[in-house]
Amino acid sequence: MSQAPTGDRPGYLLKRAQQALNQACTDRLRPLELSMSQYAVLRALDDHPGASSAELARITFVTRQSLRDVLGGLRSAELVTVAEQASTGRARPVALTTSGRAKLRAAESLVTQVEEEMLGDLSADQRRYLADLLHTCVGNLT
Amino acid sequence: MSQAPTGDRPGYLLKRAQQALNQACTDRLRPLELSMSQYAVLRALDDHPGASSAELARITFVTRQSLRDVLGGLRSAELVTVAEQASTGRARPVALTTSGRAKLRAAESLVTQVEEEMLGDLSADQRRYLADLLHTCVGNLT
DNA sequence: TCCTCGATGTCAGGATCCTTACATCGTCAG
DNA sequence: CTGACGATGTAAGGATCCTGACATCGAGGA
Repeated sequence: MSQAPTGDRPGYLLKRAQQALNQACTDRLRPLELSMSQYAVLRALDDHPGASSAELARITFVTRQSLRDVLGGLRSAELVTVAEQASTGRARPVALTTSGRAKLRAAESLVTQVEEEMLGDLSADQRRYLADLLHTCVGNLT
Repeated sequence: MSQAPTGDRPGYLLKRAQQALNQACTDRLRPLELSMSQYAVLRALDDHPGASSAELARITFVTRQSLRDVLGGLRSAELVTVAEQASTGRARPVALTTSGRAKLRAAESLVTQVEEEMLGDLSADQRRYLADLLHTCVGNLT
């Protein structure tokens, strides 16, 4: 039973595609002084206003500790604020600032462009199919 | 022009799928005390025997500096050796040790299992199509 | 010959992610 | 009421990745 060539294995292709997309997005976001990690948190925050640090961590699929690292940079850059008082328990709501929202809009535009480049001339059916396949893969692993 | 829901955007799905696969593999490799980064280097080395550090970096799509970090761990674990003398220029060939090859075989088996889980009951046609789509995406970004 | 240039190795520093560990707060069973 | 438990925040340390910078080596042109 021979192994498929490394370059054809699903894990390799998946990693490669994600890496290429991430690299392209990182390059485009560099002028904004925004990393992909930071962008992910801003977007999660826009989708879930007032979420706590732990909630944002779950949403972005990282640990609370990792999220804390990124949140530090976002706070320094004045893109988000963290409430002093906990709303319930120890959870303190995080909020986008005005400049955070502006930065997110600018970043969204660039990232969407890159995604469009990646999909290229794929038809709507092909795009949907790709999304379905990826969704199935995620489902099979969780 | 409204934006697609975050969870349906291609970048999100791609990142999510890669993250899920990586997480699953990381968990399976933990008993072997091998990280996915280390596994990637071992496999690259198996595909390209005697490659230099810089070559391995290109193959695995990371910088020389990143590869150096990983190589340190592999050397400590006696899974690879680096020639003392440069073969040509400053390039020193890296080689798998016997235990490195054994570790790689064990890891390959586990990773292949996870990949199979991920693909689940996808047909051969669907798998090929997924691979083609991902390959197209990579091509569109490079 | 000499010198520039590309490739390689290396170091320093920073960003992001993880594991492990601990303290605090609310809730809920006993 | 009280103590266990889950969720949250925080801290320390390590692994992996990056950028920027520098030294060295081989090759090829002035």
